[in-house]
Amino acid sequence: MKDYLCDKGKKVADAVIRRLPRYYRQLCYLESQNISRISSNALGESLDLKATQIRQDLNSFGGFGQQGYGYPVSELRDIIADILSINSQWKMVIVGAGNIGRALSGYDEFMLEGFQILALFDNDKAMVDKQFGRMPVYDVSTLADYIKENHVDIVALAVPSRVTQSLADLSIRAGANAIWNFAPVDVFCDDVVVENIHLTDSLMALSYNLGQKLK
Amino acid sequence: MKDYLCDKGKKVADAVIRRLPRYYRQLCYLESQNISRISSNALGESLDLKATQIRQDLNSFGGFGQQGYGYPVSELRDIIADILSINSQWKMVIVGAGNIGRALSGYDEFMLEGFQILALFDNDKAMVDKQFGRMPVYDVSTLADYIKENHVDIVALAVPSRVTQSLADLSIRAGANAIWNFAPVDVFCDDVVVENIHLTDSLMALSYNLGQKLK
DNA sequence: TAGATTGTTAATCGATTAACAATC
DNA sequence: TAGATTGTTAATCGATTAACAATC
Repeated sequence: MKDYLCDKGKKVADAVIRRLPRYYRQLCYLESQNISRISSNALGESLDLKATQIRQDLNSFGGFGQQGYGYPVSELRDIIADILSINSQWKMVIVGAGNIGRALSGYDEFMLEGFQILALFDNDKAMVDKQFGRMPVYDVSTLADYIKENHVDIVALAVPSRVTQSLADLSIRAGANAIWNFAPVDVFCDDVVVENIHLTDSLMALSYNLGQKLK
Repeated sequence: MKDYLCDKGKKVADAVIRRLPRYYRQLCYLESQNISRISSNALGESLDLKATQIRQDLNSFGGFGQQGYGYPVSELRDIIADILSINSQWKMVIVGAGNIGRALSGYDEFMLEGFQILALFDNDKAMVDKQFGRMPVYDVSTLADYIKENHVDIVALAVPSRVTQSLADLSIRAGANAIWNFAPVDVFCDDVVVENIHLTDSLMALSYNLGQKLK
């Protein structure tokens, strides 16, 4: 993969990274509408962002636009995909075959974006060896070996809070490089990527804003 | 409900609000361990935050601590719950009885926190009038009337991207005050609370960080 | 060329952190 | 009282926005 931001070397702010998927989505949409170029101004309008922020964001990786013309849609889409590493075919397993785990396993869309879900794991013997869609469910006691043997990159944890940290530790010792956590706890691991989906936190923020609105 | 931040009147920064659920979680945990007081320093250590940030955050709502002593755990927990309005028994419906929608409907934990899920809605006739757990599934054509009649506060949208905006609009016209969106699109609505769970965006940020780590 | 729009520097704004006086 | 820890002001840091020269 080409390395954007070759020379500057400065770490890009998280706030910037969080906006890239939105740019990516909008560029996919524009592409589907056969629009081949877009100005930072027009893009900003559709995303409710300042044009200058978009230019600033993109320029932390390189100059992808052209003065007087704007940005080439398909090209920029590909560049952002590359920056986000979403063409990498990351390998993922899901731990916890409860509601959330099964929902994730059925979420085929992920596969389109370069995420390959290999299997589910659970500690419930009644669940083990079942299939969800094309997805096998294995015993969680075999998780570490599976991660090692299959070079799993990402472990999605959709398990009760009290076992989340220990399963994260186990996964990392087995060689996983990222944890996608769905339990309402903070996971602490060194030198590993941790990304949280905190549904209850999100609902609480919503609740706060609702309270403010109706006050 | 008592009104914290009575006089100052300044809008509290979103970044602060997003930390409150973490404080809340940790305080619940401390309470379960029968710890009755905590200093900003100790709390900061367990959450990997600076003590001064916690004090600053809390002081945007009022002075809940005591010099030389710290903060009373149970009391502070209750205060934060109050600030977040999570004792309000908000009424919620879920639109879309697919993987995500069904997962949410089974997520009882929400109810403990003051969220009452009333029903699911779907446009698939085969789905309508089924039950998931204790949760009925209704035809989506009856959604607007249901929202009106039952004074639904929150509409969780777990439907395909292309119908998300129109269902949000419909829900708001019917009287809903908040949208909890699970589709990978930006929802635009005026004067309404919108909270997004963008699973793919989250995975993309994870992917970016993974790419950086393995580079 | 003239018009449009980028890339980039400088200014502003907001959020985090440090410092310390107040006080339990 | 002495020690601890808050509440709050001031300093720092980082992110957003404005401005404009460069250039397609």
